[in-house]
Amino acid sequence: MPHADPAGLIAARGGRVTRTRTAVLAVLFDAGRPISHDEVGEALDARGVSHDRVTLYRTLDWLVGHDLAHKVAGPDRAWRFNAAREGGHQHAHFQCEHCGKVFCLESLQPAIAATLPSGFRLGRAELTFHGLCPACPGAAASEARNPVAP
Amino acid sequence: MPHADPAGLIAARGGRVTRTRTAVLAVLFDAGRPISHDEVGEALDARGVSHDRVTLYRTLDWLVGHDLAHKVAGPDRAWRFNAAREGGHQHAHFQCEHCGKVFCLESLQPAIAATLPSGFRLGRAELTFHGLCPACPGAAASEARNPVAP
DNA sequence: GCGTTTAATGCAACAGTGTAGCGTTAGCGG
DNA sequence: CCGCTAACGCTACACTGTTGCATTAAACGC
Ligand SMILES: [Mn+2]
Ligand SMILES: [Mn+2]
Ligand SMILES: [Zn+2]
Ligand SMILES: [Zn+2]
Repeated sequence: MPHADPAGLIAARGGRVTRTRTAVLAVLFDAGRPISHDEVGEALDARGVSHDRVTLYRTLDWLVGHDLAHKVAGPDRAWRFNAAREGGHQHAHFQCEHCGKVFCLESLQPAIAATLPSGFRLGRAELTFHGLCPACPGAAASEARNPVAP
Repeated sequence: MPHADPAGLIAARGGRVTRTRTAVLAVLFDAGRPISHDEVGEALDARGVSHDRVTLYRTLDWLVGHDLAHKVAGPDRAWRFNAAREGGHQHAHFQCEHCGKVFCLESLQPAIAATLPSGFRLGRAELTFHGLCPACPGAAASEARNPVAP
């Protein structure tokens, strides 16, 4: 989504259009995949934008709270943030065991058939694949398809 | 699994049978669900066993590394540890959004049909349900069944 | 443009989780 | 019982994220 308008989106949610906020959202749009707080900071450096740690955390939280971004857990217990797409956040994710990158599998439409034990009330399901991403080397090349046991 | 023999299992893996190690494994067996490092520490207190933080971390790692326990991510980016059952660790998990407890859904046999995009090599799939556990109160009572969109 | 309001920022201090080094203790094999 | 060394316990540290509070600056009405 290269031509999104960060400032406009932020203003539309009633937030103040600040340099950090627009820059962070622009970074998320450009990243194309969920990136960590730290990666956002580096991208801000490259754009010559200040990046106080706390402000950055708060900015990312604000974006998530206003549906402009979503966050997904990474393999190293650090959140990854991604610019929100239309239609919520209904897709699986992939975590690379080698480089730690996280990818949204938006094209993937997995079918999960399951019935929870009695008493458990379902909010949402989260499906995460672990393995090696296209950019990483590695021996086991199981590009296997269904079915997959969790 | 109330009658497992921690000491025997530890010895069988070639590890030294220490007080901490056997106590930790016994705690995991008794817990019945994946518990955090901190919860293990509390349980050790109740049994009058020392629980140096670092030793506890290393003990848990050792148990995981020798297939006597497995760890699963919690909602608060702290690992939860569970005594390992036979047949690896092929099941989904449930995270309660209210109390933070994690449950293994061993009885659940979800079928996931999916084909990863080209270049991604699959290691394993991880299916996690989020919602409210039987012990927690809450409004939304969707004990819904399949299909579920992640 | 110029004040006023207050959302957002920047800084310091802190909490929680997990790791690295290293000297000491104790499990186990002889 | 002895000796070897795995495991322990302690200190110090890294990383992720939060809280409090004084300061700055975005928005708005004039
Ligand atoms: Mn996503
Ligand atoms: Mn499990
Ligand atoms: Zn990779
Ligand atoms: Zn609960």
